[in-house]
Amino acid sequence: MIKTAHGKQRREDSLSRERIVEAAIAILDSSGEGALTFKALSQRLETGAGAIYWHIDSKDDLLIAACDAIVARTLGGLPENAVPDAAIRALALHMFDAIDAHPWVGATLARAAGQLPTVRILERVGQQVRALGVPDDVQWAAVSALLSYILGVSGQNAANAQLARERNLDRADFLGEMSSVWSKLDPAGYPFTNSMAARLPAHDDRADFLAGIDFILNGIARR
Amino acid sequence: MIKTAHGKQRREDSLSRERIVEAAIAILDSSGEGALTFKALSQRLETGAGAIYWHIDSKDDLLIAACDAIVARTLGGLPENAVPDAAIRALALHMFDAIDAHPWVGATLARAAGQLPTVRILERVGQQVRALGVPDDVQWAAVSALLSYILGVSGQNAANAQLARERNLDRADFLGEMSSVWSKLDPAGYPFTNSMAARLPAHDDRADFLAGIDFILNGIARR
DNA sequence: ACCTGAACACCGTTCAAGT
DNA sequence: ACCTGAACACCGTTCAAGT
Repeated sequence: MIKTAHGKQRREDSLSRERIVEAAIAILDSSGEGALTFKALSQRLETGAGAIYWHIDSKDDLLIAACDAIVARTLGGLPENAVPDAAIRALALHMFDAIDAHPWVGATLARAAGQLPTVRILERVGQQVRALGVPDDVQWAAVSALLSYILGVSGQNAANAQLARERNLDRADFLGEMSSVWSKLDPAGYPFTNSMAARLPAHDDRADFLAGIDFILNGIARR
Repeated sequence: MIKTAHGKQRREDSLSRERIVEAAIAILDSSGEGALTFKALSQRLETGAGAIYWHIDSKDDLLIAACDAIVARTLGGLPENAVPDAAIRALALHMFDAIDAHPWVGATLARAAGQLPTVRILERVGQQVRALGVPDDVQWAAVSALLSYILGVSGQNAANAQLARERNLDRADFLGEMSSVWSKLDPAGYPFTNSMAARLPAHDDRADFLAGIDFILNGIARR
């Protein structure tokens, strides 16, 4: 499986793009985005920083590769032949859960426009939108609306998780703090935000996310 | 207007949070996110790096303040009393255009969950959704769907602009390159992306964005 | 072909010292 | 209260030199 360009078998523990990506994922998952440095990476891989550059182009390249690995796995774990409507919902929920488990994926995805991981999602959504019978001339609009929504929620969740991590708060404490900030906003200028503050800590991100998917699917159907 | 804590008038050209934010916006607009450093900032303001820290907490603080200034201006320029439906579309388009003009705003917004600039948008959207007559129990879902979508598109546009800038390409060249990458993907694995490649360079981001808003608005109405 | 690790050119942030 | 600028503790990336 692991071969050099001239076909020789490598030492079991030699460096490879995959091993680097796996190590990066491990660091990102356990310690967050800020912890992924070439120092931490080369220590974990017991090598020099320069060695890593033989296999990857840059830190951005690595981040996108790590993100892509998670996205590929997530999409791979999807049930194959469902009704298109259900398939889109399942895809969206799988992505939501993956980003919940790996917040850095959300952050990376939100700024990886047109790159491999987003193309994977685009493709899946596109196939299902076609299966839905959406005519040619609105397919792109339908697909990009769904994709933008999914990536938007990804980014927001990642930002929340990142902020919570920085302040060493769990989700409940973090939403509690945000709720208290919102409730202190001037009610004249922020009536809506103000009135929503109390509901913030109890709300179900996942259910809200799915509700948004349903709005879009309904909107596409109604077109 | 500009006073010290003990009420004395400051020199006209003395430092202030606003002057720093304006300088940051100027740098971000003319040279992009990567160009905003404390070195560039203190050179432009003819001061030391440390002086800036008297007025701002951190680079993140500054970035969010700069973003908020643009968002506040953008929302301020909105026509006041339109039909809720039209008001939401106008708000969305104004935001789209602002992010198109200041791509760094898109990037900052996408990771500023719950912070002042996103709350401003949340509030505006919330007020219009209420005016739309959406019942209490779905207001939050409706508002957060619209907000997530707007922020998602923001992030994607910012990412595109950033990538194009890095490679010194204009929009047309950039989309052309992306289109050619997409068209070279394996047609067996990526039939949808493949077939959309040709349409990519000619498509209208702004129209697609608005189509997405309409899907969501239709979906909310149909609920 | 692949790896080493020192060197380079940066960063954001802090802080003793000034006014 | 506000500003200075040197110092600190990092970064990602490169590259001559090794195997």
